[in-house]
Amino acid sequence: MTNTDTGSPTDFIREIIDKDLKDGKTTGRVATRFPPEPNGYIHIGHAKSICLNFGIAAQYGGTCNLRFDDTDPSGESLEYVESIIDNIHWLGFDWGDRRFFASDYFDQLHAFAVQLIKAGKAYVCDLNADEIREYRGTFTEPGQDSPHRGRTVEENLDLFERMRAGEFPDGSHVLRAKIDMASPNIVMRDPVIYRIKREPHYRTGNSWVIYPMYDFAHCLSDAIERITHSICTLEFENNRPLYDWILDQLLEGDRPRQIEFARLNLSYTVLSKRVLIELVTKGYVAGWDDPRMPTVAGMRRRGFPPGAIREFCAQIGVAKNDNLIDVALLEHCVREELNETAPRVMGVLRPLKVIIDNYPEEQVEEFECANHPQKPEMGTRTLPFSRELYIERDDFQEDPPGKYKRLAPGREVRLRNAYVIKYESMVKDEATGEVVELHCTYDPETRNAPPPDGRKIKGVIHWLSARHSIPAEVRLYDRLFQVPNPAAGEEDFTHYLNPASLETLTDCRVEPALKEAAPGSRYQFERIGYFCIDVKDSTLERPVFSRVVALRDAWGKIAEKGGK
RNA sequence: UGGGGCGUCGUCAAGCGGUAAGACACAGGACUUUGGUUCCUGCAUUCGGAGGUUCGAAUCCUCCCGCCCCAGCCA
Repeated sequence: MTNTDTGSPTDFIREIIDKDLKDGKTTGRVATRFPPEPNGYIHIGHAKSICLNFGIAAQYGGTCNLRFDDTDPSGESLEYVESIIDNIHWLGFDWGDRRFFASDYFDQLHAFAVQLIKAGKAYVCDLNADEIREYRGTFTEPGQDSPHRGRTVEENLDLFERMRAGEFPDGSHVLRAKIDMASPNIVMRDPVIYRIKREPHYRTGNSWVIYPMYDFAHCLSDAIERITHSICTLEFENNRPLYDWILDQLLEGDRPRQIEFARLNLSYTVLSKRVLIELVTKGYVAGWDDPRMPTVAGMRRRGFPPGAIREFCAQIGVAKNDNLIDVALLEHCVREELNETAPRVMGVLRPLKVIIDNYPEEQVEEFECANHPQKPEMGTRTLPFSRELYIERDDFQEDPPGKYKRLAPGREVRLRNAYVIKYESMVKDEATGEVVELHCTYDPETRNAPPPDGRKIKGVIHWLSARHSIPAEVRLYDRLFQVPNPAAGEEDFTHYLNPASLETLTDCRVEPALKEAAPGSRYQFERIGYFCIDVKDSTLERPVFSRVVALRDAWGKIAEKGGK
């Protein structure tokens, strides 16, 4: 079902919002936020959340803030902040001037903590981390009250102030919410809300030695920004009672409501931040924007159009079921957009020289080729044709299997946009037995026309004039992991790394016009796939292409079945 | 194990008491100067299981089974 006003899908989250609006719960506003922690690059899983949060805001004429949840200085940095901003913009979303940092709220958050202490709802605890764990109990046994739970408000105020002033070493004291050590929900067993951490913060430097915990900072940041609907992933469901509890103690009136949805899982893809960081820092990939990475930066460099990612996020829907989306759907969305927008060009990955014996030595003809077979408005270009050509190596088979339509001994094939040629002979390398050159003849009457005698030519292959084509490098990117959604936690993820995730071809040839093409441009190499000119490594002399995604290939399936 | 969630086609996902949408994938076929695109066709007599309520149940009730999350001074 779709909402015809906006074209946006409806889902259980929108049902909740509709009901809130109807009940007058949010003063008629809808305000969401996307709250990344700047400790890594965002990936396709974040894209789902981004599309959801910004999409809902847009659909309801509301707002979506970008807020950096930077309450733990370790691992956070400005580089990550900048990359996140850049990548969300690239995805096509904008937050106007509503870019916030939880670290900008440190003063307010501190004041809220003091308020909580004054209300007798928080206390300073001297237990160390191990002791706190022991006192917390287990799933089946209730926890024990901390010996410091009964401190007076004055005592707590004093101690908390001294925590802030840096009188105590890291780990020696924490501020805890006084809730219920016997709660069946472990999150509610007097959760830590402030800890001492002497680590410079990338924004606040050394001005703080105490930092609020997520549970304390997040709900209050939402409230400060007057968020109406705080959408997060399922693992925070247990934290919702705490989210509400904190706001209940400190605020009156309208409050943000937390709604949880299932995070994205993608087959053959690891979205664990821990693993992604490791891939980068240990050099398994070239960086966060390595085209094999599931990061937005990686997909961008690979050549995925932002619209395809948005479309993917729309297609997968939003629900609470654990899911494992087939990457084929992502690839489908990429192909769908690129099929519409990518100009067709000739590109030969593994060149095989073909000599047209009956074509005059010095002659050059120009063929006008459509840039898109179904879209004349995309125009045409001219392509030079001469006696010596390159074709794709596997467009010729010495001993072709059944159903093979392309060139083989005794056969004819059409050169796309040009002539029909006929096999005459082959030249082999004496040492290796490899075919190194083909001799063919062309039929002059077939220039952009069917053979006058009515014979049917089934095979159509692409080609390049040897002397006019330019060299190029092509990188065939494949899946980084070879097992569907490997459990990234326990085992070493390197067990799942696909050694063939990158194949670099250095002897490729492409059309001369591609020399002037802009980095980032995407093309379809006919019969092969979609390719993008690499933004980083291309030079004027030698463009580098990354394969965005292969074309659907029926021949692959036929061949697999034995071809008959 | 206590608590919190979730179970509808291979994968997602609609459905909200009136007789199982759609997408991807897959399988056929048509067309094709890309084995691409496009176009047709097929693909859950059944909704984790068993009972019950009802004229009627994926939708309501009961019990059972399975999967995920929580015992960081991470988010």
